[in-house]
Order: sequence, then C-alpha cells, then structure tokens
Amino acid sequence: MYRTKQRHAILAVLSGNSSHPTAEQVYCRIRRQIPHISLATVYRNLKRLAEEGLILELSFPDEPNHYDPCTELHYHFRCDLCGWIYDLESSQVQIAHRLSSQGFSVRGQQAVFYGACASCQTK
Amino acid sequence: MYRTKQRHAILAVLSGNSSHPTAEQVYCRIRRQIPHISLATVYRNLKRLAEEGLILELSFPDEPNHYDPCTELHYHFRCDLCGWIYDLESSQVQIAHRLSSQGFSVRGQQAVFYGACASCQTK
DNA sequence: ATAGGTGCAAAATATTTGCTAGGGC
DNA sequence: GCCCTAGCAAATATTTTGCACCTAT
Repeated sequence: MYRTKQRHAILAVLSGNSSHPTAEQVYCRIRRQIPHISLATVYRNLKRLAEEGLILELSFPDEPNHYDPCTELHYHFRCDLCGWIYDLESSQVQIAHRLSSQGFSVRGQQAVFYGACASCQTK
Repeated sequence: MYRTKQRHAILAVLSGNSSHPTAEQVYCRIRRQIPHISLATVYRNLKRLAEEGLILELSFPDEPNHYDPCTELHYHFRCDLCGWIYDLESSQVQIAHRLSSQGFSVRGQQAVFYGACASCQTK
C-alpha cells in the first residue's frame, strides 16, 4: 500500500490528540509541515482511512464530519455551546443518567451501527 | 404557535411510517397533497421540529440527514448496501453481538449524546 | 516503469437564507 | 392588522471529482 507523507501526517494529527478534528482542522495543522498540501487530499485520505477502518467518521447535524482515531465502540457527548466532543465510557449502561449527575445537560442522543443487513448479504 | 398545513403534513408523513426519510423524501411524499410546497419549507420545518424536540435529526456519513419521529433513546442499524435504517431495542446492552447472531454484519458504530457540558452551563 | 496519489480547479450535493407575498390568529 | 411562515431563487457550506503531473515501489 502507498504510504505517502500526506497520509502519514494526517494519521499523526489524528492520533496525537483527542480533539476529534474536522477535515478543515486537520488541514490547518498539516499545513505547518506540508504547506502545499491540498484540502482535497485531506478529504480523500480521511475518507479512505475510514473505509479501511483505521479511523472513525463521525457525523453530526449542523456540523461538518469529525474524525476519531479510536475505532473501539464508545460514546460521545457533544456540547451545543462550545462544540467540544467528549469521549465517554462505553461500559456505562445508563449513560444519560450518569451524565446528568456529572453536570452535563442532555438534550438528545443517537446511536448508530453500520454494516450489511441480513437480506442484503444473501443477495 | 403557528400551525400551517405544511407543518402538519410533514409531521404526518414522519409519524405515519418507520422509514426514517430524508428531507427530499418527505418533500416527494408531501407534493402529492400540496403540489406547490417548497423544498426549503420542508427543510425549515424539519429543522424547527428537531429544535423543538418533536423529532430527531439523524446524521450519517455520506448521507443526507434522516428524520425520526421517535425521540426516545434508541439505536439504529444502517445497511451499507440497501441504505435501510432499522430501529433497534435500546434495552439490549451488547447490541453488536446480538446483531451478528441475527444476521447483521457490523462494520462500525457510533453513539452520540447532545446537550450542554458542565463548563458551558456555568458561563 | 508503472500504478496509484497529489494538487488545483471545477463540480456536485445538501442545506440555508433574503425577500416578497400570503395565511393564521 | 400584525406577525410568522411559505415559496422562490440565490447563496453558502461541505465534500467529491477530473485531469495533468509527480512519487513510491
């Protein structure tokens, strides 16, 4: 597999922090090292890394996509006010209740699994 | 609160089925009853209904938003092949495992809560 | 050498907004 | 009548794509 410096740098930015950056944010950081990198390259690599299962693509309403280097099943909390995305413990069953006791005000939630359904697999 | 026939029709389409339609799909169905309705009106109403907490706005990668009349905490499974979005039981803790035994092939997952974090609430 | 990736610009997609006219209360 | 909403068109935002050139293997 092709291992370009662009792809390396993108993975490094993601792995290096827990900020769940957008494509634009990844692009800005990488320009320090690779000033001529194109935003399209960032998008292309992020999309591919997600398809390869190396990173997770997170979709929120009213938001560009965010990217997460942690591909384990885990939950997130997104603050409506500051936009920060917190990682949560997946072992907590009644997360919404616990969040309240920790000072988070929960307005909504969603949980999604992706894959192929039974009927499509038999086609 | 203003109760236009457009708003009513949009809510009716959503409540009447479990297909988690997109704005475009809602628009197509409503045109049968209100041929002159504008797509912008559909978008505006869906956005508002979501803000008011009457419906849920679901965001997926590579997909326009989908809308769900059920605002209770529950999980979804989206098939990569046919695009269908299944509703899942929220009481199942190890959903991913159960899905496998039911013939679903799980490629990825995400779970998100929305609201205001503790530090923003004290501002 | 060649397959595959990059950069740039343009296109495609999804969604929002400004404005005027019309409907609900 | 007044205010909010609809309809239309144009704008915006995000992401993808075509193509010529470059680079890793």
